[in-house]
Amino acid sequence: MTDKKQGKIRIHSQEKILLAAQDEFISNGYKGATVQSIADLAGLPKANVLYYFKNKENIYHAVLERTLDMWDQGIGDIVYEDGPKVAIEKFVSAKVKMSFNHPKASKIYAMEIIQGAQHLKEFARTYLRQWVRDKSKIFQLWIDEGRMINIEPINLIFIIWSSTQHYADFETQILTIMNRADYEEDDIEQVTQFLTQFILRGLEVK
Amino acid sequence: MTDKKQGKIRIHSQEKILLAAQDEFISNGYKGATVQSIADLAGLPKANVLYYFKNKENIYHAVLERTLDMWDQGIGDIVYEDGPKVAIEKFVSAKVKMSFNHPKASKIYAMEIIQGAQHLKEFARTYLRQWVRDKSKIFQLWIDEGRMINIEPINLIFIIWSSTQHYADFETQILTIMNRADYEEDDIEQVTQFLTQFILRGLEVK
DNA sequence: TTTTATCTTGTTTATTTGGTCAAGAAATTT
DNA sequence: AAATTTCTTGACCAAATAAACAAGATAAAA
Repeated sequence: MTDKKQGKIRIHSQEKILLAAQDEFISNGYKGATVQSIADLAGLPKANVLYYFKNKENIYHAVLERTLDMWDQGIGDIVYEDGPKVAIEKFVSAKVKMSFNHPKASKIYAMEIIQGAQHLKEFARTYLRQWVRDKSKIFQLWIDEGRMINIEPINLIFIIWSSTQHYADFETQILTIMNRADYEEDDIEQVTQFLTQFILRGLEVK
Repeated sequence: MTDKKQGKIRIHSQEKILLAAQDEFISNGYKGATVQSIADLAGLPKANVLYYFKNKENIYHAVLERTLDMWDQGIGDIVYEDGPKVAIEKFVSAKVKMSFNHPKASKIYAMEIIQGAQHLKEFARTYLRQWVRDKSKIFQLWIDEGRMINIEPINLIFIIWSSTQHYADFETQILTIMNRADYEEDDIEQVTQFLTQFILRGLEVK
């Protein structure tokens, strides 16, 4: 945005708008979302929403930016010193927490990718690609040291991403199948346990 | 649709429309999709598209129906007689093939779920829930017989769904990260190998 | 050939939508 | 308190859109 001074009201309104926009973009996609609908969800007149963000694309960019920030923080890190067991425990645990606590961020991200990543090709091409490279190297080291079985590190990364994010993106389906209305506190722990155990078993050197 | 006689032209046009619609719905979501755009992609006048399908929702329903049919066929089946090893080999293999050969179907489905499954709540509530129940029972039998480790069958189902579908839904991201333009024939085999091996290791009774 | 059913398409209509504008209210600064 | 900036909002507009319509072309059936 800009260097305008940011009063309390401004921040509060912007916050309301971004939260509303997130819901609207998830429900209807970028093109299907309407500024009017975002305004209604935020409880503000449309003209006021456009005062803060000027146009629909700006709103979307702001929502995406937040999403990527979240990806970035919540990700936990994979460091060589931890060794494969602890590193994967930490990583899976962080990703599962993310999925259960911020499913909307995950959904926005997933929709972007499915629709062709028009708005964040750059993020994938630079940041993400480098991240995968770095972590693959660490996994490869552990493999060379005989501390985990010999697999393509990238396959491991994908299976962790997919299996953890699934609980956010497919929330609706999972809850329907399990005939439940919402996730519960316990679920985070249960899923984390299962996934870490399962993945670690798959990596064990016999 | 109806009991009108279906000539060659009719079927051919319908086919073109549905393929175009699939692309349009993936790119822009249900609400963002326009009949005009579908018509353009199909190379037909808009009025002609509406002659065949009457309105946008009908087009979408037809696309979804095809998607579910595909889910249904391509799924391979899990039968008790196969035992865990063969059953999971078959199932994972079928799902991976699906993901690589029909990524668009997977994407449409994923978007529907992410957006709240408005149009296929019924499918999930009935068909899918029953499917999960049936297969869970089979897994539980194998567990009781000591042929695989003791886990919640539903967790296993979710990890297989997510890890296989990932290659379809996140195609764009995966290709970008790997700096490639398209998947190749080999990839299907490679991914199938990895996932079956990995999952079977995770299930092994030591 | 005649008749009927199917298909094609340009035109029109009513509604929705993104975005602007102007006029004023509220807060902040001088 | 005066001046200035920030915020709020109803009214407005041009473009896009879903859908209906009408009139004709083509193919199929009689």
